[in-house]
Amino acid sequence: MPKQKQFDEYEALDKAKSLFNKKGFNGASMDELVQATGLSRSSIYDTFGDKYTLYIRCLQRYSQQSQAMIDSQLEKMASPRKKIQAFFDYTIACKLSDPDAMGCFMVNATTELAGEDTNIAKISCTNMQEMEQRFFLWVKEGQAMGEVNPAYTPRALARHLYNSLTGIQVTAKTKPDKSVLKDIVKVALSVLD
Amino acid sequence: MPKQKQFDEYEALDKAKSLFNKKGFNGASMDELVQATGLSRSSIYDTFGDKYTLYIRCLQRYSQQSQAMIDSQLEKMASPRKKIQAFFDYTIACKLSDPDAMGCFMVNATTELAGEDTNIAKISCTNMQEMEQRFFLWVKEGQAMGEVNPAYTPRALARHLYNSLTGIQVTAKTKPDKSVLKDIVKVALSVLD
DNA sequence: ATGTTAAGGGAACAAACATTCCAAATAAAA
DNA sequence: TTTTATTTGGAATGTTTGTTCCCTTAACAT
Repeated sequence: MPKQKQFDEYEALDKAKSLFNKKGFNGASMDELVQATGLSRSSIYDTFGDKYTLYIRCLQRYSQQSQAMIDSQLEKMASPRKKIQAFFDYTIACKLSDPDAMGCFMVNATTELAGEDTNIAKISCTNMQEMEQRFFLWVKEGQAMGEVNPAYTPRALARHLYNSLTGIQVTAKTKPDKSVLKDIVKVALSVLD
Repeated sequence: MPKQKQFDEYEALDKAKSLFNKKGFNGASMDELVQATGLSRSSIYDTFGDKYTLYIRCLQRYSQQSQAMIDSQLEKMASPRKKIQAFFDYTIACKLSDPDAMGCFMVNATTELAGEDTNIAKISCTNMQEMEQRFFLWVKEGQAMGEVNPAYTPRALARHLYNSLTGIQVTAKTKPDKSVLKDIVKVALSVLD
């Protein structure tokens, strides 16, 4: 029987993801990916096909991980309004504690490639819809409970929240400053009250 | 006396800027830049130094042009509140009419390079401060005139507006949909009322 | 006209790139 | 232990990359 794989595919994927996140698709070379993952060239090509396929898999993994992280972080929060608040607070805490300022991989992928690559555009769009749906449900619940302002539709509010979140991913890279990000969250979420 | 330049430096800069905007710094090759500008390699290197310097000059030009465009588009607007509204309306109109979905060059540059390159990070930060300052003045004026809600400081509102604008640049690339962008602007600017 | 100076086109370069290939190493089954 | 299947490391490949160099061409001052 064959020799077993000597490495964990998902561990390698996470390391590649980190490099792609930091340098972008075009900015990261296979040499660097070999170094970052600790694998050999042949192992990478055998396991993931080519650079592009590896990138796609990293991006999909990032999307899944992010959403899983959200759920695990917020499941104990009872109130939808508090969930939204906690989510934004958690996001800016992450951005401020990240010394590499890699930014959001999904945002980076979108700005770098979505205009030229249909697959990336599709992943980006799906990710947006999933995030918007989360916000939509929280807002709808919150409005039903009377803790969220009913002046706007859940859809419109969800879109605004998603957009503010996306903005924060870029703004945090431009100026990773606590008071700036806190101001943004405070005002952006004030539409809920 | 020497032969005169046979091309307009700023015209070439605009063409290079467009390519960099579409493909990014790492995604655009010198071959493509030669083709896009219509110049020869030697003319590009003679005039702009190297690829990196050319990119920086494109980015600075983009920043200047954007701000000049804002001023010229909005100078006739009397009310600060209407200026802000018109500015966002103008922005989403631009995004929707752009078939290439190139996105905002400053945002693209920031997400691609600001984490690794100090010069780009500095330009991005300066651009943010300039934009924030515009919003700040409009909000302050608007509050003084009683047409903008005084519940939040001009600084906090300006930061939120800048952040929403940045978000729109990315969201428009993910989903260039009129109703989505209109929802975002409607809710994001509602904090002014 | 003519001399001077720089622009322009394109060939040439070395380095970096993604990818392929092969021989050696290795773990499990026989 | 031997066989078998597969991973693995590194050399090799052909392309693309950014950059330089040279020679021709052309404009201006004299």
